[in-house]
Amino acid sequence: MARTDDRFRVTFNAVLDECSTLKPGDLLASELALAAQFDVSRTVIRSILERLNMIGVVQWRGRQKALMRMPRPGEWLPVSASQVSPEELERQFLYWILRFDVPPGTPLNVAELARQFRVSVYGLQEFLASLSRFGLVKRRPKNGWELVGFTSDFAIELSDFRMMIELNAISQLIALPDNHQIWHKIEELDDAHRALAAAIDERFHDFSLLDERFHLAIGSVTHNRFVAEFQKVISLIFHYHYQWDKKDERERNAAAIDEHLRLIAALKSRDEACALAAARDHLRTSKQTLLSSLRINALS
Amino acid sequence: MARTDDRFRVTFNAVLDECSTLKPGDLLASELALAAQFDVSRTVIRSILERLNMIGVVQWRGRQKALMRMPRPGEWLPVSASQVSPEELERQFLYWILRFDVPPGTPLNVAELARQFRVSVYGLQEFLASLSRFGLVKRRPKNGWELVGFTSDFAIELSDFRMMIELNAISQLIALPDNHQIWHKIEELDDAHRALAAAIDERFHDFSLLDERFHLAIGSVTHNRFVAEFQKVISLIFHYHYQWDKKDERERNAAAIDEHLRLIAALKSRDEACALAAARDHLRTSKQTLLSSLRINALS
DNA sequence: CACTCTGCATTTAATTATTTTGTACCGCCT
DNA sequence: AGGCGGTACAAAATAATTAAATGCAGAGTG
Repeated sequence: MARTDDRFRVTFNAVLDECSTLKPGDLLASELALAAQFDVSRTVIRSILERLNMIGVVQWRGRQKALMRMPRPGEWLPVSASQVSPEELERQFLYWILRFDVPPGTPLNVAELARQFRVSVYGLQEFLASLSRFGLVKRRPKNGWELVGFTSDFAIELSDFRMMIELNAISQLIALPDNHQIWHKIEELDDAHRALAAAIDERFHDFSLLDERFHLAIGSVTHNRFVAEFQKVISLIFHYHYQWDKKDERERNAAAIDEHLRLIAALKSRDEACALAAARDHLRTSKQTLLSSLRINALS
Repeated sequence: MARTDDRFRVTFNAVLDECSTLKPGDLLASELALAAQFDVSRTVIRSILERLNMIGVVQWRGRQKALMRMPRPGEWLPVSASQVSPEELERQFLYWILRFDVPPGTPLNVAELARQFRVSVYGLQEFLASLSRFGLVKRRPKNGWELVGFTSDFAIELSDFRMMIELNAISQLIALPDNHQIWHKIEELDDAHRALAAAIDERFHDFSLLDERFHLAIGSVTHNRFVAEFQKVISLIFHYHYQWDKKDERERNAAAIDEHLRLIAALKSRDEACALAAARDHLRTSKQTLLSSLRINALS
């Protein structure tokens, strides 16, 4: 079999559902109308009608499509497992690299990874090709793919790039008018940080998520597709590292909260120089954390 | 046939060349040695030896590989046309979009484009997937690709991103020690700009290339893979637009040279604030040029 | 006796062939 | 005349196929 007939099966079931709402003798809509309703091509609708005609649910005579009887429970077709979305694949792949600490230079076995991630070889290749723009993987001269991976060089360059993007975002943020919704978000984040700081001993694990929210909020003001694309990857990487690096986690997170609060205060007072300095300090800490967690992982 | 035997053919010819330098009776090196010499796997070497044995150039008995006679001219195998490199593909693709002013939203016919660019459908898909990270193309929900293209939004965001990268590079550049090679490059560029400015009436076409060299030199100090990746695309886009937008070309280029010289002077005097201001002005002009050329193209 | 080379087998990956899906065009019925 | 259905062709995605790479064991050689 070449292509899967997943599309056919899903739509067939949907049409059966539709038939269940009618009563025998009712006429079905035109091919075109059905195609539009279920968002498939007429070809699919026609094969469905053919099948319905064959099993006797519908009598199909030219443009006459009459429902003969209600569909029986066993007539719905089994549908294979749902597809994995590109975002899900990205998440899984980064998770795999980071979690199992796949060393740089590892040759990537496309067929095996495709099985592992439950995607087609084709889909994985496409994904790898897109990742290659970030320099995370590269095509080998003759065959296959190779993981460039989280070398410390990569981490340094990523952090530097992040700093550039984020300082820029902060400069833009400061210039926004007082009635912009970002100030409301920042108030919320301010409260959330204070709440977490107050309960740091019990809830220090929750910081990872708050950190992601905070940086995402700052990044959201730029409205730049290139920035957005990078921030997705960057936040994933930093987020995962925060989660796994358990060394001094409570102290690290407490310190990071203070850094965030300092930045928030500077933002609220519209003091650009002070905000940039605070952000620079925080991102520098963040970079060091990432680097040291790489070193720890490399040794273990 | 599934895979092409291009690799086999190229190596076979290389081995024939090698044989031509020997004389009948000489023994060939071991499979492993040959494989290493021609940088292919032993499998390929073994099929080559098999063929050489068959046509009687070599007598192959176990590990005894004796040259029986010199190869005849007709025995070299024809090799199919050379492959297109990814860089070449990128250049061709952007050229195609920009040159023919392909409108945003155009569905991309993969089969046809692959023919046009002389690459396999597969290779083109891979390339499109990598471009999708830049938001220049996107995958359609069900089938195929769509060109997002150079909308003015895209141009604005690209210019903004470029400004961010380049201002950052300039800040870093200023901080470099006097013995860094960049200062030598800048001296050269300074001279080149003055020479061009002196002969602007005849040579204003040459500016496009000089502009690319200039921005590349500035970008080169960052040593950041993400920056490098973007600069490749950015410089291609701006470069092509400079080439095609013929409106007021002489005046535009003359003005741009002045802007460059102002920036160069600021760099040489290590005046960061002044350099950043000059760069900001220049990049703003550049953005306007890009935008207006889009508008002109859209109308024509 | 150790080391290298070869033969065989397994694994991997690129391309083609095949099947499914999408779309346009043409003719027919209402 | 206008919309609907039939047919035909194009394109996209996967499975199959085949080339190339690699691993391993045993033979041969210095």
